[in-house]
Amino acid sequence: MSTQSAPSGGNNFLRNLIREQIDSGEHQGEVVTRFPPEPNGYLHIGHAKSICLNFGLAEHFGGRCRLRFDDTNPEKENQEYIDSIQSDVTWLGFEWDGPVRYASDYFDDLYALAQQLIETGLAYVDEQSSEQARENRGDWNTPGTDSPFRDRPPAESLDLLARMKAGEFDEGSCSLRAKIDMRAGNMNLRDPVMYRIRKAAHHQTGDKWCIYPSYDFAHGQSDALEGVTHSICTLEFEDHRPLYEWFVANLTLPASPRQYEFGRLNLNYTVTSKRKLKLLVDEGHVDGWDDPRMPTLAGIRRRGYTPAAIRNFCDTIGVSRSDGVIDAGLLENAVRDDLNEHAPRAMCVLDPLKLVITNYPEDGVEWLAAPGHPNSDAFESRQLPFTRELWIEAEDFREEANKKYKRLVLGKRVRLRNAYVIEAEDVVRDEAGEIVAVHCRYDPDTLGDNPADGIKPKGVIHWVSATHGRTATVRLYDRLFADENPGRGDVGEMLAGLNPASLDVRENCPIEPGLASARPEDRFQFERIGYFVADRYDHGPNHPVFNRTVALRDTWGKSGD
RNA sequence: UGGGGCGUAGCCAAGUGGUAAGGCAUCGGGUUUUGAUCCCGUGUACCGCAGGUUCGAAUCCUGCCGCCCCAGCCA
Repeated sequence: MSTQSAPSGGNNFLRNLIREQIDSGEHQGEVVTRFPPEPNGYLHIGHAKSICLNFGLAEHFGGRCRLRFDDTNPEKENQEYIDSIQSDVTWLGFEWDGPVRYASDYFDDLYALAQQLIETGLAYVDEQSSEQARENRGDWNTPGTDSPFRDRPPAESLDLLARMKAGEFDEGSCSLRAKIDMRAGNMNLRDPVMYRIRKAAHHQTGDKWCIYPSYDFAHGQSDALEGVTHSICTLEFEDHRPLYEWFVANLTLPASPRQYEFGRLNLNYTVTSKRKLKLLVDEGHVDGWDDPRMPTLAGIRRRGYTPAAIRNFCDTIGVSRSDGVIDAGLLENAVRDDLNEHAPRAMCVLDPLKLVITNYPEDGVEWLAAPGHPNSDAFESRQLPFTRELWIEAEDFREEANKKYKRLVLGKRVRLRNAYVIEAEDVVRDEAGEIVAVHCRYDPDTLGDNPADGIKPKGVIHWVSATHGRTATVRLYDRLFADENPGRGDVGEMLAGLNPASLDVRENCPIEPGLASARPEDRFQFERIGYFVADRYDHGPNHPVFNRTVALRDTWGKSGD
């Protein structure tokens, strides 16, 4: 794992605002934030932005950031998600303050707060069905109408709530609602539901409850009970803020947290909707939540991305209240930057073509030293076996080519990376006329030197010994979606946008021998190809498996040849 | 047609009355045993539009346009 820490980053509206608050003594200068995922899916790259923001703000101002599961909907949540979320946050390099928390830790407190609100005449048990309630809520152009149960005596609501809790009523038969304003322009204020009946076991509280608090009632109060000062969420919760504030104002609470919103991350060529990601998994379009093509943190990790790259990425894109779409290339750039600096170099051939050095002894072997990194001597150098027969990349040879082609051409010279200069002299074909080998001669005086005639070969190609190399399975991943905006429409549109070439598995790719001893999650740059990671699960010494994280930047490929 | 937001170069994004940061992308050039990296250079941004206030406005006011979110007993 990279040890590079994310840069401190630039300013954003939240940093400025908190700075001002600290100057004016608000919250006694304290900054307490929280990352509040619902454990109903795996974390994705969008969550990384929120994580970096919440933990980053706390870190920047010497505050604290907690991890709190927003677990108020047991039917969609489970332990697997809880485990994965904790592991992802930890992997990103953040440490939450104190124990892992759950909104369900406060179910007793929340229940008492609900009773308090009933007693002050600000909440009531509504016996309308959800359908009736929906009809009476009205719409944007029609004010809602009060529930017939709206003005029932507190004692009656108190009793009914107790019986809801005791399991006396069916799901959907009644709910506890805050008494605010059925004619409010903001729909969230039209007597929002605080408790609904769900006869489902909860992953944390088991069968203790059959009524569960809604997000709006649970979230802000959990913040208050925990002493959170800055409750940061995404823009779509903006019109929940008046409700958030209404609860804080009308309840007796130990603190007055405030909500702030920022624009969620949108990345092109991908989807960041938990529902859609879950569908990709459930329908088998990918091999699980941690498929290296998934934008989940687990997937991105398996793809070979580093925590530092993700943190740098989040830092680069900034935080604001406008909703934009970030180019996926920026994320790719972030890993390239990190891996270029931290990944040792190695050689691997994806599409092997035999190269025979006719003037090299039949069983000759030389172990050539090659640097681990071209721009840093902090990397251990490696030994490469050089032999008469080598594998080179099929696309690195042409019988003839124009001047722009800088690789091996018949009658021309090229440098073998970390080794000698060779000149191609002949080609061997099979019955079908396909080239099966290239014959060449090498210049023994060119190890670390230019040819005696002073003419430097224009190109350099990579290679692996055909007799001493090992082989590996190499998985070439590309973007999961070919469609730039696969999340725009319905599920059908999303599936239509899948990239059919998102995975290209190459078996038996020659690799330099040292690569076989890589450990899972070791990262490398396969020179001239891209960055690769030994698969976290499938890689082993007897069966090396590498995943392509991202290809090298290729300015030549763009302009063609 | 209700409520809430957002609009600064191709993409992000600073900037809150004094005359437009930065990053990425792009396009040039240099170095290079990775067509990588690295280095240097490269942008006339009608600051959404139209008015107004002011000596002076991206920043204040008015009107308009465009885009996003909200009618779950989901979060």
